[in-house]
Formats: sequence, structure tokens, C-alpha cells
Amino acid sequence: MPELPEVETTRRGIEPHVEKQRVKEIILRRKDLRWPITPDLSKDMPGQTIESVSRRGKYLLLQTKTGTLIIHLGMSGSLRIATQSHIVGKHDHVDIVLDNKKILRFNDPRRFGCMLWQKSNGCLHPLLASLGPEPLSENFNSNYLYKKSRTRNAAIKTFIMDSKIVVGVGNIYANESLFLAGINPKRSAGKISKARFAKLVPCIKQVLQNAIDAGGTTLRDFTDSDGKPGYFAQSLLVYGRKDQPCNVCKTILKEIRQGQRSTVYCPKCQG
DNA sequence: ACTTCGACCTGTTGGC
DNA sequence: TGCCAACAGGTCGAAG
Repeated sequence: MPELPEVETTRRGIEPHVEKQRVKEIILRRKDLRWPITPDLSKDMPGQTIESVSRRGKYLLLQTKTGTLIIHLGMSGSLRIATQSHIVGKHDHVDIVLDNKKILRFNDPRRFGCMLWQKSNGCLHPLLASLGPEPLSENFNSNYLYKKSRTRNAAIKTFIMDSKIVVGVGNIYANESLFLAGINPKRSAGKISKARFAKLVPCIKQVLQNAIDAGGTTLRDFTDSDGKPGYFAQSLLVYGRKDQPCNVCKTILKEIRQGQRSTVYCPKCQG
């Protein structure tokens, strides 16, 4: 479900309910997510005040004075603002109960997500330590991408989905960005010209920003923290549109597999 | 240093 | 209608 726009939509949705609130209690219904939920979480976080809700790539960070809760939504995770009257669902694995009576509820059917408590020790968590730049920041520019790509033989699509290169570009938006930039997803990253990267980078930024503005992409089950869907799905130009005509040239869009993920592209526009 | 691939899970979809 | 295989928004870590 969540790529960067969906995570950012979630962040914005929960922030006003959660920021400056004291954690009253943590309810763990299951702790076997991708990794076990940090055992100390329900002991260490209650009593702490959530100072800020930030995002690094697809990780959400709930910062307190004594530690940070690192949350990843994996493939199927979501965070909702609930109250006592909301019925607990099958995959509602964790509740963070706040002093304002609201509950930050973590749901994740596939349990590919994670919830890790890191005590403040001045170190960056290993999961965050080797991440590439934020795609919407100045640090992510065509010079940077060009330099990073020179030694790479991997396909450009795989390359821009590598979180060590740039964070937050998942399968949907990688497909969309390459279409907008007119680049064939199979092209070797190392063989792409500087001029092409100069085109690609703004396309990535634009696709992500537009998706954030639309509240993310809802394919089947993504909702924001109030349960509302995102509206970017209707703007998708290639993702999920195999065998349909290209919006630009009417050529039938083609689907291939790259690194066990589906890639859809226009053989003509991205020739 | 780079690339590929299995693994982690459940739910939904499409073909027979 | 039912069954089963294939696939789904992610990404780590082992192996080549």
C-alpha cells in the first residue's frame, strides 16, 4: 500500500491528534510484525510526550524526549485515529492510547510493517543510517543521480527504487515517473545521459508531490488516518493499465517483470 | 561494489 | 460455485 505519498498523507493525518500528547498506554495484541515489536515499548513509551511526528523515507518517527518510535507500514499497514467506541479489527495489532482519549491504531494484515522503539542515544537507527536523500529535497537532483548511476548496470527502474539511492520511490511512482520522463524502464542506469536525468528528476518530484496533494493513491485499501481514500489512482498513466492504450499515443501499454515487480510502460513513448 | 533472489504474511483476483 | 495459483503498495539480508 504505502509509498512516500501515502506515508506523508498518514503523517499529516495523525499529527494534529498526536503531537504534544502524552502516551497513556500501549496495547500490544500481536508483536510479530516483520521484526518483533521492541519488547520495552509498552514499558518505555507510556508517560512520554510525543514531541513530533516526522517522516524519513517511508518511515514514520514519533519523537519523545527518551526515545523514538520508528514505524514502517510495510505493504499493507495503516495508522488510524480511533476512540474507545471503535471496534477492534482482526489486524489491529497495536494501540497507542493518548491522554486526549484518542487512540493511534496500527493495522497490518500482512505484517510486513515494523514498530521499533529506539532509546535516545544520539545514534541513527541502522535502518535509517544508509538511506538516500529525500526525493523532494534539494539534495536529490540530477547531478547526484547521474554520479551515483555511473557504476550501475541495473535497470533505471530498479535503480530509482533503491532506497540507498533515493527514498520513497516505490513501484507505482517509479512506473509513473519513467513514463512522464519518456525513459524505458529497462535502460541500464549507467548508460543514461545527464540530460535524461535532468528530465527524470523533476518528473519524480512532480509525481510524488501531485500524489501527496491528492491524498495518496488508493488501489484497494489505502485510507488516510480518518478512513478516507486518496484520489491519485485516477491520475495514474501507466501503473495498472497494461493492455490499455497509452494516454498520449494510444499504443497498447506493455507489462514486464523487473525484480519480481510489475513494470508497465509505453513501448512508443518510452521506446 | 553490485545484483539477484528468497523470505516474511494475508487477502484478493482470475482462470479453469 | 469452488479451488488453487498468482499476485499485491516493501525491503532486508544471504548468496553469487
